[in-house]
Amino acid sequence: MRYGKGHREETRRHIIDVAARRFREDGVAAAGIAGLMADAGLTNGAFYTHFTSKEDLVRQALQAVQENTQGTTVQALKDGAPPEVWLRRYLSPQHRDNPGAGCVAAALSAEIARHPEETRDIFRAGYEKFVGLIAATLPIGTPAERRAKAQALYGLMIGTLQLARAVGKGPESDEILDNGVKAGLVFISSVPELRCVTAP
Amino acid sequence: MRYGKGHREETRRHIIDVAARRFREDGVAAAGIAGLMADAGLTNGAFYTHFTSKEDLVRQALQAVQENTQGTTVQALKDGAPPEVWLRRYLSPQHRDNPGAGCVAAALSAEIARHPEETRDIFRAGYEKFVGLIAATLPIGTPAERRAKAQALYGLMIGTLQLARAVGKGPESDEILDNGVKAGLVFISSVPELRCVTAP
DNA sequence: TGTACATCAGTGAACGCGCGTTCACTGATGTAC
DNA sequence: TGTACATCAGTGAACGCGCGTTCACTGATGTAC
Repeated sequence: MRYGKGHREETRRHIIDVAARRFREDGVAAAGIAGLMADAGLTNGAFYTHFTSKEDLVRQALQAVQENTQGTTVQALKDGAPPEVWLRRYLSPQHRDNPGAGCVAAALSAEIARHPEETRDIFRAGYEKFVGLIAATLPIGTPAERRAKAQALYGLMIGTLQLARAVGKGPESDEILDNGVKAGLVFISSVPELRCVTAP
Repeated sequence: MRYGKGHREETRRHIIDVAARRFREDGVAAAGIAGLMADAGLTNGAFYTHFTSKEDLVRQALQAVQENTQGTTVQALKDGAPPEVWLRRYLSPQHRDNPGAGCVAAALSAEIARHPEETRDIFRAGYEKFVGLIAATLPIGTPAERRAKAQALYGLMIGTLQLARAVGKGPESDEILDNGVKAGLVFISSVPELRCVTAP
């Protein structure tokens, strides 16, 4: 059958959407092409009319997720919301329980670290973008200090979310998220010069 | 052939050692049984005289890693070393570049979150143990405050190490590690009550 | 002390299965005449 | 206006491969007599 103008591009985007979700839910390695295509309402053969390889899809999916402002955390950062808001959104039970629509770094950073450099380059670009967004909303410090703080905050965020996910739903997991938020807020408003020497 | 007393147990431990390293280096899914057994100097058939399934090995390997005091960070924590020491060791280029001998949470937490509950239970026990060790070396705060701080610190540690690994070797990666250490030290010596309201 | 048998960790081929990838084919629509 | 052909997104079977798992077999040593 012949399809209307723009149909091809629409299909490509749909496959990428499905893949971006499944990759984050199940991991890249565990999400097979036949399964992804079936989820997208197509058969496996059509895959290679849109992508040159699975790794090509991984890269396009990474890029798409990082370009979109889909995440509520990113939305809050762009709106200039205070740290309480975007930290809470990021370290929320909703985010923990819906990795498929969540942060790609929290879901896939360990796996991406084992992918080829070209793939990691795309991840790095997204990392820089997010760190920049965080740095821009920090209340105190020089640009360099804010950037350094933002890097550490991002680490705190993805690590805390992962621990909460690995521990699973429940009071302890919620506690991990809460403590992450509190720690982030304390750290954001801290002034390095005030730091006292470690106790005896 | 017939083997000496204790040989069987020695072989089992050797397979677990090999698996614990390969799982952390390549991920659980990417480390196949035939490959693991070859690395251990055996053939695939012998695997099932030691383990009931791959998941059984995953659990035994997790447990073994978490019981051992092999890691230099854990050693420092047990020796009561100050935060500067064990934070630096954890967030070091050496740890970043040798995931096979490093923290299992930093290497596998996202993957373990997708494993059966019985496997996650073992991970959780290791998590509790490590949080307890961190809490015990914190200089200030009530036990509850120290535990909360330790949870957030652990999140900061694994998240930062993962970001440094995903970004790859290089100045930017080293910067991420450094900022993680600094953030950890600032947070450790922070007193929540001192926290000022977020700036205008 | 010498022989026959039991033990059992390890071997290596085979099982069905799903993976990423290839390719000859389909068929509805657009275009040419 | 009607017919013949070109286009091309999508189909579905097939490829070799490695996966986790099973199993009949091996063979050096321990034990029984």
